[in-house]
Amino acid sequence: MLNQYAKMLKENQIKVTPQRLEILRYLDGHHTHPTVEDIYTALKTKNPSLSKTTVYNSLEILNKHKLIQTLTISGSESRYDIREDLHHHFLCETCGTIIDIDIACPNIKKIVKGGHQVYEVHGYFRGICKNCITKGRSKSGYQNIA
Amino acid sequence: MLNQYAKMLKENQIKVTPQRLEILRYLDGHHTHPTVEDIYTALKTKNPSLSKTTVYNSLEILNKHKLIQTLTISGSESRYDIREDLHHHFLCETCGTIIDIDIACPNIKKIVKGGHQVYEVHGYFRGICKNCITKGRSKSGYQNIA
DNA sequence: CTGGCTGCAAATCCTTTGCAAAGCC
DNA sequence: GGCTTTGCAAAGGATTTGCAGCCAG
Repeated sequence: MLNQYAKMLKENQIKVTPQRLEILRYLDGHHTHPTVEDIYTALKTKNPSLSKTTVYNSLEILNKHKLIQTLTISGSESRYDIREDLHHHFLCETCGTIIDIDIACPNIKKIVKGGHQVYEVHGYFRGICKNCITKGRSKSGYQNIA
Repeated sequence: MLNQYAKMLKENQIKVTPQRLEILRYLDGHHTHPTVEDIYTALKTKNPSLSKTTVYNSLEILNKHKLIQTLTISGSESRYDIREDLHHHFLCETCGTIIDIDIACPNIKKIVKGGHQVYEVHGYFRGICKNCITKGRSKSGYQNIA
């Protein structure tokens, strides 16, 4: 019997390889929007011969088939997220954490004017997360100077 | 009398320099989501001694003061947008153009659950723009294989 | 004078590419 | 066998850093 990850791959006509399975498993187990480095380092332990190129390749093909989502929210590194159900992202400007936001955006696609065909809607929010508010941390950067 | 760009800078306690003024003026005159390269090349003509470092520095400080918005929508280069009124962005997957989308998102901030404090809402849409639909161009990538 | 700004060059960091070896149908 | 994937090394490209000179207050 196929495990769920192999099934995901087969359904998308992506060849099943141990590396791809491990990456999917990792993303499914770590909803922390990891970077390539995070994934690479973590899986390198189990499989020392793993190459970063393979991580890039795998993420690219998974992304193209929309099994995962690529985030370029903050900083220079891309971050990745398995696509269970579509959701949005909140970046805390204080602690840098990216938090999943579940909001139904009914009919938002129809609201986009101009006759464009919308395939994907991604809401991107910035602010201060609950945790940092509680701890009384303030926002970094220049925003408070004014 | 101060020109509008000098005024914007002063109001944010950013020192007024010719380079910063030119960058603001450029962004205000070119709502095409230019890259650093675009800005640098354009302004280099007028001011041959301009350095790309200065463009980076200026954009960073303008961004921190929220006078401009940094977009990381597509590809590896950042793109920049002056903040007149807040709007959203649509990336055409066929021609790569980034199109401004004006949508009022009433109460969206309140919809974000979990007690986070939301400062910014940025909608990010992907699809095929009207122009490409008309011309019958199709989307690139693997998305159509499945 | 003093601190910040500029601009050149070098360094750094993320990502992509080239290619040979290995694996699978 | 032929085609895809892997993984190493090198290349590429965007951004950052170090630092000397410059400018404004």
